[in-house]
Amino acid sequence: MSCKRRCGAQWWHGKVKDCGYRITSGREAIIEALSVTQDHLSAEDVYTRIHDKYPNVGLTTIYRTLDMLVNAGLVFRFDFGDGKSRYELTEGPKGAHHHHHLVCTECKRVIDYTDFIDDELELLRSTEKGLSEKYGFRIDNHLIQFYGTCTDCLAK
Amino acid sequence: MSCKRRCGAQWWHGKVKDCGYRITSGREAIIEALSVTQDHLSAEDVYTRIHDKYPNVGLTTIYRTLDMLVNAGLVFRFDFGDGKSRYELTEGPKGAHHHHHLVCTECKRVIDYTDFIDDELELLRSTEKGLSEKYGFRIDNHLIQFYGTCTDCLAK
DNA sequence: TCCTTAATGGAAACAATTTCCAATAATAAG
DNA sequence: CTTATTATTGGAAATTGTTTCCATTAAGGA
Repeated sequence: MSCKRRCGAQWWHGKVKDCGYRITSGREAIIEALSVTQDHLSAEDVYTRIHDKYPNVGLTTIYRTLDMLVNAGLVFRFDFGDGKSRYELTEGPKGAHHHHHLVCTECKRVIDYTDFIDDELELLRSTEKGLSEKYGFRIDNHLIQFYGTCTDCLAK
Repeated sequence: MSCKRRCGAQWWHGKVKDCGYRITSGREAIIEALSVTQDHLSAEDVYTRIHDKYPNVGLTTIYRTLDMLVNAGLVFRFDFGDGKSRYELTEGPKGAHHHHHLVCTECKRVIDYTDFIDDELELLRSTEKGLSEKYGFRIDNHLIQFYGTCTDCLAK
């Protein structure tokens, strides 16, 4: 039985197919895990979260799939300085929910913020345009993070 | 003979001492390596560059020292997605030379740009203020990177 | 339903970084 | 200057996130 039969069509199937990738139940599971959380999951986090329901999806597949999803533009990879990559969907079933990050350098806690995002995005757009013209880059993405110490760590 | 005698006082000695760290010739060498280049050095790059002149500085010391310098605020650690950390002085002997990065996701080439930096910094300052008030963070730093494909990789 | 080929899991390899520990050297104290 | 204290050190070994290998499985077009 094909995976499509089993799972039903999903919002992301088109994008994955357009890039020439197949739809599999492992990929289903991984995207599902990313879409039901606000957390910033590492590859191993994903593994842990799907392992009960999909015990036959190995860690290797998770790494491979996350790479693939980053390539396909469905997932963004972040580095918050704790030695492992963290992944987030670039958009959910309901569309984009754009945010940037505030990272505590003590406890590595990450806060997603959307405040001021409109001003930021506007500036980014114009900067992007200027940069791509000047340097001949095709710009697909940006990263903004603020680093500091969170309330809890300041209290210590 | 103390290191200070051997090396003479340097612009960064105060900061390092204020944090309770000692001045050693290894640290001298590492900061020297970072300050004479525009490149984004990895720990191993630093090792390679100082090894002729300081054959007795080991890779372990480099990792430790870079960590220490990041803590002391003299060095910033970057991740450009090639699997190793890269380091830059936050300021040189002549003071800050603030820039942001344009990263090619194909070849991992990194361009430092300073265009539009004033507008960016102004927006960042006000965002920083807003965020630190709202979330109770003390913000010490920020990161802005643009990702895309460079001219050379586009040509292929 | 069959066929081609992408996708898979698990073990092993890999690479960046960290840990351990005895030896060394920077600085404070005398 | 000399001595005592203690941070720093190099190198080997351990660790850990990630990738590679390869024989097996399964997706999806025909």
